[in-house]
Amino acid sequence: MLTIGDLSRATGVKIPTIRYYEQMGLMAAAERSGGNQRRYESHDRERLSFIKHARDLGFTIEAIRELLELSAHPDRPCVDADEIAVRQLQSVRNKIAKLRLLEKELDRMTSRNHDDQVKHCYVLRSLANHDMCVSEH
Amino acid sequence: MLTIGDLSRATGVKIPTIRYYEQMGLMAAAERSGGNQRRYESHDRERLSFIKHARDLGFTIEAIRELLELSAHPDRPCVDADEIAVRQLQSVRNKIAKLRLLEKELDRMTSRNHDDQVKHCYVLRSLANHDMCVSEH
DNA sequence: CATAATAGCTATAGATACTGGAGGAACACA
DNA sequence: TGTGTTCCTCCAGTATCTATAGCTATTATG
Ligand SMILES: [Zn+2]
Ligand SMILES: [Zn+2]
Ligand SMILES: [Zn+2]
Ligand SMILES: [Zn+2]
Repeated sequence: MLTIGDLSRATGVKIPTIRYYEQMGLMAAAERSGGNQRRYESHDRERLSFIKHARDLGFTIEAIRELLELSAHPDRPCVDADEIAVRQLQSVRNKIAKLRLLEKELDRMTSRNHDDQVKHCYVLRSLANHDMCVSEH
Repeated sequence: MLTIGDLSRATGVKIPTIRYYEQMGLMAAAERSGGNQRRYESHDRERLSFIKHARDLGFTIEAIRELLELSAHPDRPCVDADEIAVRQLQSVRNKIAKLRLLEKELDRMTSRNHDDQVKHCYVLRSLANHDMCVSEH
């Protein structure tokens, strides 16, 4: 039997976050002690570790809900789970592509000499004028 | 004189967002028509374009507030503005680095044959077990 | 001028995924 | 029994919008 604090230390998920996951239905409502405190078992720890790992990889709560639901049916085909992961990979690649464009512009803006006054500042002039940018973003 | 709709079309910023920026103090409270509708001038359009451009580049509202404040003093040195931009560049590079790690793991997870059942699914097994990952994240 | 269509107003709530605090109760240990 | 740590619920706040409801103003047409 684990307290919520034990579970938190075991998984690295903060206590309010565990309660939040319960509220969101990702974790089942825990059993309670006589004094109304949550008590967990090892399968709860495994489930929460799964959730944390997926969150660390950027899956949304909704995606995780689906992945957990799928995990409950070991004999079904896993195409749905694979598709969710592929979508997540695409979303990550999209974000990287967008951030690369931003990096390029910010690098350009900041790579000039800046021993200057506000009225001549290349950073501020670039922000005021998107035409100075080399890409869409 | 521009209505809020004109300003929205001219800058690509949605109407509720313009009102939100006013509430946040990024845009000055607009003058009003007899019937209490907001009326803008071209300097408002320039200011809002600046805000939009900076938001598109990922600057926070707080950073933009500082940049706008700096812009109001043309004769001061611009080191503060440059520093804000450099910090933003670093933040973007940080995000890219983290996303690359996620991309690597997600690519590994999804690059197997998946003609399979849930109980053998490499995606689900990987999510259940961080030891299968090749990096921290 | 009357009416209709379009556009604007405020106030409030929702999305996303948590995080923190107040005020009080329970638990573990000596 | 006392003490210190942990836990409880409820509520508010973070960041940046976005959307709805219910109402009013402006503009265009006949
Ligand atoms: Zn500068
Ligand atoms: Zn630009
Ligand atoms: Zn699979
Ligand atoms: Zn991992």
